[in-house]
This record gives sequence, C-alpha cells and structure tokens, in this order.
Amino acid sequence: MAGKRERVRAENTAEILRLARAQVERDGAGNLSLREVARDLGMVSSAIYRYFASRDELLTRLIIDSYDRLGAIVEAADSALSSRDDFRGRWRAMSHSIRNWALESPAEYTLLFGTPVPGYAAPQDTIGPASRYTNVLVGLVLDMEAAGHTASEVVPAALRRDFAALRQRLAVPANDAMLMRGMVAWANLMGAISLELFGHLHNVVDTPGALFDAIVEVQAERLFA
Amino acid sequence: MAGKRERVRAENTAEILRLARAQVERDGAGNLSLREVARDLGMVSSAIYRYFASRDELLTRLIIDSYDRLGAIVEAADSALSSRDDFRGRWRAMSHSIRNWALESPAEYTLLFGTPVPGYAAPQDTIGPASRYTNVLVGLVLDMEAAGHTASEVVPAALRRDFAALRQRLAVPANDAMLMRGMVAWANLMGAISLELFGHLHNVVDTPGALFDAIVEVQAERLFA
DNA sequence: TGTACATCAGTGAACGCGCGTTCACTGATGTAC
DNA sequence: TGTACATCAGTGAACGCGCGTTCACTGATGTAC
Repeated sequence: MAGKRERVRAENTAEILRLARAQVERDGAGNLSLREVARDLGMVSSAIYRYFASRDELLTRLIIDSYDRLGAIVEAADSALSSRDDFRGRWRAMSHSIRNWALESPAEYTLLFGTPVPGYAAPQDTIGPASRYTNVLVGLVLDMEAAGHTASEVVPAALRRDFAALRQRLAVPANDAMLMRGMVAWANLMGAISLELFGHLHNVVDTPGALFDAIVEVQAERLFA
Repeated sequence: MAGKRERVRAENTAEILRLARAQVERDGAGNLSLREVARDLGMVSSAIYRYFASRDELLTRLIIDSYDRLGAIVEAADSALSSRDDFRGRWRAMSHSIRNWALESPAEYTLLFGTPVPGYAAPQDTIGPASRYTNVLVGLVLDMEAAGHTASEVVPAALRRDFAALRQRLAVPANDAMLMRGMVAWANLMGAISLELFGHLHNVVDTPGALFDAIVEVQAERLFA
C-alpha cells in the first residue's frame, strides 16, 4: 500500500514547487507569495507550513532544483558529443545549452544569476548543485590539458594561490593557465547571456542569437582551439 | 531673490533622490518604498507626489542618474590617459573604473545590471544615458581602427546587418570585426563583474580582484594589443 | 508699498490591497496489540 | 479483524505589518496692479 499519506505528501510537495516556480516565472523571485501558492493549490495559506518551514526554505528548494536542472542539461549537451576531443564542439554545445535553457525559463535563470533576493542568504545546500554546470566546463579544460594542450595565459600570484586551493577542493589537476582559460570563458558566457536577458542588447542588436553565436565562436577560436 | 519656492523644491527633490538611493542601496530596488522615503524626509507620504508622479517615475530618475554617474566615471577614467594610443591602458582604465564603481555602490550596479524590477518598463529617457559608458568602449575600438589596427574576428551575416544598423544609429564608422571585438570585451567585462557581485565567486576564488585583473589582462592581450 | 488673487507644498485621513507566520482545532490516516 | 491511541494534514481566525495612491483641506509663497 506504501502509505497514502506518503503519496499525497509527495504529490502536494511537487505541486507546491510547480506552482511556486510558475509564480517566480511570472513575477520574479522577490514576489513569490506563499499565500498565492496556497490559493492556487486550493488550500488555506497556513497549510503550506506542513510542507515548507518558511518562504526562504521554499526559495532554497527552488534554487537547488533549478541548479540541478541546469546542471543536467549542460552535462547532457556536453556528453552528447561522441568525439570527446572535439573541444570546440563541446564548448559550443555547453554554451548554447545554457543560453537555450535561459531563454526557455528566464525567471529560473534570473533566480540563479540575477540580483540575489534581498534578505535571503543562500544556505550551504546550494553550493553542491550550483557547481554542477561549471564542472562541465572544468571537465573540458581538464580534457584539453590531458590531450596535451597548453595555455599561455598569465596568472598573477594572488590568483595562483586561489587556484591551488580550488584544485584541492575540486580534486582537479588542471594547471593555472588552463583554469584561467576556463574563467575567461565562464565570465564571457554568463555576461553575454545576462546582457541579453536583462535587456541590455535592446537598441544595440536585433538578433541576439547571432551575437551569441559569434561570441562563442570568437572564444572557441581563442580558448578551445 | 530667485524664488524661495524654487530653491526649496530643488533641495527637496535632491533629498528625495538621495534618500531613495540610500534605500535602494540597503534593500534593493524592488523594495524601494515611497512611504519610507517620506518618513525619512519627515514628511507625510502623500507629499512625495508633489515631486514625483509615481514610484515608477522615481525609479526611472534613479536609473537615469546612475547611468549618468557611471558614464561620467568611465569617461573620466578613459580620458585620464594622456597617450590616446595606449589602447591596452585605456581598456584597463575603463574596465577597472566600472568594477570599482560597482563595488562602491553595489545596489546601483544591481539597479542597472541586475534583474529588471518586475512590472517596471524602462521608458525611452533611459536609453541615452544607458549608452554613455558603452560609448567609451566604442570610442576605443574606433581609435584602434583609425590607428590602423585590423581585426580578424568572423562576423556572421545576420550580425553584419545588425552592425550596419548600429553604425548608422551611432554614426560610428567602426568595421564589423572591430565592433565584434568590442562586444566580446563588453560581455566579458560585465560577466566578470556580475559573477562577482552576485556571489558566484564564493567557493571559487578568494581574491576576486586578482581574477578580474587577470581577465582584463587576457582580453587586453587578445583584443587590444 | 500695499492689496487681491492665484499658485502650490504639505497635511491627514482614508481606500483597498497584500503579505508571512502562529495557534488551537478537527478529522482522517497509520500503528501496535 | 477489531479496538485504542498516536500521528499528522488541513482549517480558520487572528496578529501585526507594510504598501501606493487619492482627495479635500490649510496656509504659505509668488504675482499683477
């Protein structure tokens, strides 16, 4: 029988998350309202507290889920390429998968990469899921290094210490110049997407997709060739 | 006498803007409250309406002022370099001036480059001030082109049309590859700053300043040498 | 310089709204014997 | 298979709060003659 209570609880939890996500998609994370979720669900507002201890906890859950979805998407895009040494192809695939996800669910992107919700402090639980999508990029530079690629990027001393710590934490043996390469690619990628999603390409470019492609290609040429 | 009314009005308008800005700095733009501004000012809430027609109008004014301040800062940083053909130096100067401004007034940065305020639609008046800081970067690539630098970046057809329109709108004769270079630099710059300010470098790097320097140098080497 | 009228800044009360969270409660589902 | 008790989901009322905006008003500043 597996417990009717248990089943209903799982269903309702999922439904709350679904409705909350839809609300975030519509009005932004700052305006997520427990009362509205309850209304949508046909319950009284206090009932939500049987499922989530507070608004912040619900937000945290949404954030974690979004990071996880993003992570899964980027991992899938990368591993879809059968030739693992097609580094440019892999870079293209992961870049475009992030942008496509962002365009499909802009508020999810905003939830993760926009203005942090005021008064909300991300708890420890988010840091694992948050690094899932970046790990794909780390994997790419690692594979390049393993394949004998060398990078000549200069890394200042202060940053070399940071990179050493990072290598330990992630148990990743990439060298400084290669990590630097990854950082540049990362900043460039997220910058291009944020500028587009947050409206800064209005009055600049009419086909942001073409600009994104071109930016990805320029970096492919410089960093992943 | 020049009108006491007029003088008081100017003072109060300035004071409202100052208090509103402080509030945005403290709680984020989404939480800007006319009532709180009025309280801080020692006035009754409805009095604000003698100065601004609505909350949105006040927000717009804050945004315009911030773009203007940013624009002025970046212009000053660029023109402080006496040798106009030190392109790398100019790139460094403008990059760092933007980051420094962002660190000094994070909520202003967030107001401009973070999540758009839900329900708020930027009116036409913002687009002039919004392009002031980017024009400095455009100026740099223009000067490089005038000095005989050539760029080999590939620009796809769709984007070439956009760039043609952009050239007309800005009355700027930069060629496609050079404009492309500017776009890459722009995305990279804003991406690096946003990642830092929105907390994505936590658990990645302990000295974000060093990372920023390094990113700027990598792009200096590739785009402005 | 003085008077009469127009302009405008600031008041205070009100409208109508929404929010997160707590708490004592009822009634259904699950568990142990 | 049945009974007795424990667990837990959902209710409804309440607390205390904040918000943007409107409106009729008073009293001070400005203007025309």
